[in-house]
Amino acid sequence: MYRLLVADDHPLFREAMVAVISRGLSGSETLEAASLAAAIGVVAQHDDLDLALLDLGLPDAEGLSGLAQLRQAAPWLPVVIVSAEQHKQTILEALNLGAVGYIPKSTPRDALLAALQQVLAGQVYLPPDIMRGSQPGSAAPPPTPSQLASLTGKQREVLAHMVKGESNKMIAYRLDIAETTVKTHVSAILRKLRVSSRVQAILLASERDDAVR
Amino acid sequence: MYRLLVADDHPLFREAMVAVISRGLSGSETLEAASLAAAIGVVAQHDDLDLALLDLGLPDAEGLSGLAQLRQAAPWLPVVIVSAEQHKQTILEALNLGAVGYIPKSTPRDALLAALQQVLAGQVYLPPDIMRGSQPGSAAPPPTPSQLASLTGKQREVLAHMVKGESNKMIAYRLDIAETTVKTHVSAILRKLRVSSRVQAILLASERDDAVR
DNA sequence: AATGGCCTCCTACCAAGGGAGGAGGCCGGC
DNA sequence: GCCGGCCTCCTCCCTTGGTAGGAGGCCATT
Repeated sequence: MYRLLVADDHPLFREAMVAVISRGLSGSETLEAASLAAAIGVVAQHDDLDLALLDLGLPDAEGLSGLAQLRQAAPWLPVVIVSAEQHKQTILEALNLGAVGYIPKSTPRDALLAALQQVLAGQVYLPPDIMRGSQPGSAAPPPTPSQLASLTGKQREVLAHMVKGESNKMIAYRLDIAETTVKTHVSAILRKLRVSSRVQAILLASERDDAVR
Repeated sequence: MYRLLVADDHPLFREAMVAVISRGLSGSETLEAASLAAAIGVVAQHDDLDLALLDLGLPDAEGLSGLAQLRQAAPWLPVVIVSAEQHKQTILEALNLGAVGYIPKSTPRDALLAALQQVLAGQVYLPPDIMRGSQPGSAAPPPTPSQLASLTGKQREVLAHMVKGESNKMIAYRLDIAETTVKTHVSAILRKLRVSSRVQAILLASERDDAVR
């Protein structure tokens, strides 16, 4: 009926998930991947998948960057995040990155099944608690507190120029360093901020540019 | 010797300019145009022109859009901007649009002549003060009041996704159109917003995203 | 003295962004 | 009807962005 991909590094959890699916969505086929790289490999060869279940915390994908990479590799593939984490901010960012749902690992089996059916039907599934809380923007727990703090001095400096809309070449000129060096810094920034493009880094940074100024 | 086009809506100024040219560049021929439309008509029929002097503030051309149109109509034709304005930002944008020089109307006759000879020789002429001022980025005037309003529906839609940090590919997926179409829209957006990169467009739009939401 | 972090720079390579130009379909105003 | 704006899509081409990996210099801690 459906073709699903389960990407999780815990074999046990994968098994459980597959069991739930095979029992609840009879006739469905499941593929498995123990790493992000494997998952990307799978989706590259199977363009007929209906849904991917992606665990946050894969060894080769730090958090949401895995989602970004997977979505990049296969924009046509709906992805549901399956995670132990439940921070509101993480969930919102996942949606922002194109996830069609977010399923906490603590979800009971029947609710999990319902959630899967919901996203397979084209809906978005979110844990009930996140939907009832206050507005996404308001009174949110310090969303991205520490990632900016982990940047080194030069990296912060480069980021400040990025936020002004400057190209790598311009930044190099302004800071009087080589463009390749700027690229090095930019790559480091993207990695630390766990995003996959300059634009996302800029948006993240300018949301709370307090840290940059 | 040279064939020049003087596009300015003030007859008096045109005359003065023509006088300077005929005296300083003996043997040169000058054509005149009192509007952008006329200028475009002239260049369409004279493909042997060496240079166009374009006034900003022509009645049928709002500022730099006149330059854009003229350059579009005749990309082979070098254009020097002649303007009363001297805002640094305007000058930079003019160069960005392909102008080969920028001559303030306040320029004394001999300097003006020197400037013309300079651009006819293939050089770029800029008012001396601009070259020495502080960084281009600083103290920029709030340039964009209503450009967002000039965007079409789909363009606004695409921009809204850009602002969320999505790539062209993702936007194409979301809007269910081809990536090339997205690129077309993005190009149009950049042109209308008078910026030269996606990041700048995003920053501009999200400054006052009131227009996008 | 050695280690490790940071900054610098490089090559090489691949993906994404953006411009130019052309083309067809749709729709609304003249 | 025709024309112009908008949306769609394409090809070709170049620039920019980003990753990978290696390398040398500086400096503080150990």
